[in-house]
Amino acid sequence: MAATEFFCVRDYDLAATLDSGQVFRWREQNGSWIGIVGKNWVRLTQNQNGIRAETAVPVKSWIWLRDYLQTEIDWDAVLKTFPEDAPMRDAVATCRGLRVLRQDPWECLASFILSSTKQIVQIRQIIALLCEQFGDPILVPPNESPVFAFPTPEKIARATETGLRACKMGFRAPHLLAVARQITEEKFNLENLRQLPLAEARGELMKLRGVGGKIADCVLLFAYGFDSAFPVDVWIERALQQLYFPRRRASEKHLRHFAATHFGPHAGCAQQYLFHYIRTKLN
DNA sequence: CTCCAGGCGCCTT
DNA sequence: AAGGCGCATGGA
Repeated sequence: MAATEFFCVRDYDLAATLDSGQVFRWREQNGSWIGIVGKNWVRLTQNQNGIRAETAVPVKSWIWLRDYLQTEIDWDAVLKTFPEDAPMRDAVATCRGLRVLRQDPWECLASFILSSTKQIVQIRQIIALLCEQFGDPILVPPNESPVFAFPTPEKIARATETGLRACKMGFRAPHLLAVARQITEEKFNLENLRQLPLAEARGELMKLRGVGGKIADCVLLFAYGFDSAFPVDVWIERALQQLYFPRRRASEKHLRHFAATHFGPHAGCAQQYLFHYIRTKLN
């Protein structure tokens, strides 16, 4: 193995985090998790004291992985900001250690453009096909399965809609293609969003074809670290309705306002707990 | 078979 | 502003 590192961290449930629908490329193998972060093949293994990381090639610095895993965050302090109501308490008690990762904006944006009205298993499938078809091969350790980088915007921009549809993404193909071309032609800059306030960054993302409020919120939360961004999908809408407004029917607009005022400065993290809770534990 | 999925865009009221 | 509908594809 070319390089290993150990991240000492508490309150971290690696399995729940990598399997919670914020990322789509990790697979579990013999108690470890194999995935791709940037251009690196990575194997992660959790024990009592933290997370061991292995790469296929030597690495000079581990900042990229520390940033991705967000191991430096005082997670207990984040949990303390959640509202103390019954649904939130149950969700935290059940999923304690669930974290929010810090992803690459392009991969996150493209992934969630492909996510609309798809089940998570299918999103994984589409992205796997996309990476096989258009991603550069990545060096892996001996005897490990081949893997591919997430395709760059340039690579997608040069594809055809037919080629993308071959990855089973259906009507999402023209959306992904249009966005990749806008980025490649420098008509849209993902890096510029970092310095904008949340509302403005959200507005910018929503100018993109195939990107509405929900997908924008996912990208803001999972890639840019806007912790108050609160994606409302069908699961969360149902959860909020059942858990917080069981008597009366609340409109989507009302639910969004409730979410923005009720869950605090790390509302997006709270959202991830509710999402994982209802999706895995209440069914 | 039907229903629905980490939605969005566009068209009606 | 709010609600309805079509869209590709494939689990359940």
